[in-house]
Amino acid sequence: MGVLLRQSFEKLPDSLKHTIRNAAYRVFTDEGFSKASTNHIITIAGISKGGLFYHFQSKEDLYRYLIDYALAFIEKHYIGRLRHLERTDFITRYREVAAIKHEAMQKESHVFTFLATLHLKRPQEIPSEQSARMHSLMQESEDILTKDIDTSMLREDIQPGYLLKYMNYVMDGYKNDLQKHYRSHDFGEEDFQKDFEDYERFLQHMKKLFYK
Amino acid sequence: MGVLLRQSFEKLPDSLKHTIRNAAYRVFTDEGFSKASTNHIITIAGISKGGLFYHFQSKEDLYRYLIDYALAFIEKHYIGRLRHLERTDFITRYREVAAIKHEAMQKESHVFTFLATLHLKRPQEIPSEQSARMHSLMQESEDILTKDIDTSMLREDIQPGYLLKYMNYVMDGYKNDLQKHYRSHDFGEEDFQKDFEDYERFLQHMKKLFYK
DNA sequence: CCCACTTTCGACCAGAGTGGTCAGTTATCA
DNA sequence: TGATAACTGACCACTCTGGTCGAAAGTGGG
Repeated sequence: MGVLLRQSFEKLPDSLKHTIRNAAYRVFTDEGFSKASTNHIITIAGISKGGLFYHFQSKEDLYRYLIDYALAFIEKHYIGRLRHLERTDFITRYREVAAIKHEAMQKESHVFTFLATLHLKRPQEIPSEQSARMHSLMQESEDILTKDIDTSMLREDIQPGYLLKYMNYVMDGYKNDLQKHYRSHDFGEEDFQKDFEDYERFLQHMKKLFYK
Repeated sequence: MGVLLRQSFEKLPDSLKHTIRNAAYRVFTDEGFSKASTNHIITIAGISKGGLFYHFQSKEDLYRYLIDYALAFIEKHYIGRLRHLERTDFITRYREVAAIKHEAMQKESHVFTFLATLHLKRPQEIPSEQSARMHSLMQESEDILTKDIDTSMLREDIQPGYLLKYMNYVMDGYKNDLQKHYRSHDFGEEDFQKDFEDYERFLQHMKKLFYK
């Protein structure tokens, strides 16, 4: 038995697999492993109790599958693509990374939130083999913003290592504010133009602050 | 009845009230209102089931009390003190705010994490009267870093409003990195010297980047 | 059309855990 | 000492849990 069950799951149509995974990701993300309810998952996914346990032998088996899938997905559609980026300046790099992440999140946004909360969990809730793999991927995704960056146009009165850190802080802060804004404010079409202008001005500011 | 019960709670020794509140804060913060277990709370607090319900008429009554207490505490020991700050430059202001927050968190750190998670919750879990009060306090605490700031020494090629935002991003980023560092790394005595030097250098960098 | 096989369903189970009660014990202090 | 306040934990009815299983429905080859 065991893994054999998951083979039946793999045979499902992609859209159904997607639905079930997303339901499970949502519940596990919100409640954590132990408090997450399989009943809750199946109602969100719109399948039956028996259906779920036909494909997965237990709640834990499902959980492990989700971690595996998330890591594989991130590896393939996010981290893997980051490895091929060419040497460039920080702002361009940040923008490229954001674009790749955006693309990946279009496909499976729940994977990212799931891994993000998993990353903060006490280790008890994460099988140890997967934990190591996860942390190394997380590490790699952080390094991408400091490694192989062209620093030749940065101002020279502060060491480039610090400058990159500070730029990263500012861009993250800007990004977070933007997300907060989008979450609260239901945006109309005409806002895009304004947002785009904002962003252009922001990049000009960054150059004034950090470039020669 | 009702509020009368809370009077018996107020008569308890401060240390016991503190213990009970902290236990409850922890559980409600981790699990949210509906999934939080009173059994869990009493085991952490080290009191009996009957004891809890002698002082609070229900789980919801306890929850409302905690929100009230948190808001009153923040009002008195944090926001209230921020109102008396004198006009100064951003870096000094940020440092003053951090110091006041630090003092308040020494007294009741769980209050801050509780309110922070409460702030992100869907409104269903927050009684509406308290919700408004909470959001206005949160707003006020954000405003303190932009209002009545002396901007005369800022560089002049970027409008001060933007500069303040960017400085805020950088300082928050620095603070977060520091917290992450302290959480992972068990620090010895001699690290303090190094950390202090780091911080001084960081402030120099801030002045180079944002001041004239 | 049948048949063998895979997939799906949901009623059902024993057990755990829930918020809350209350008769009884202990602490307090006049 | 006695009256009252403070506290205890066994107990309650109830909900929800992860998981099972016999039956029904789908599927595709012959």
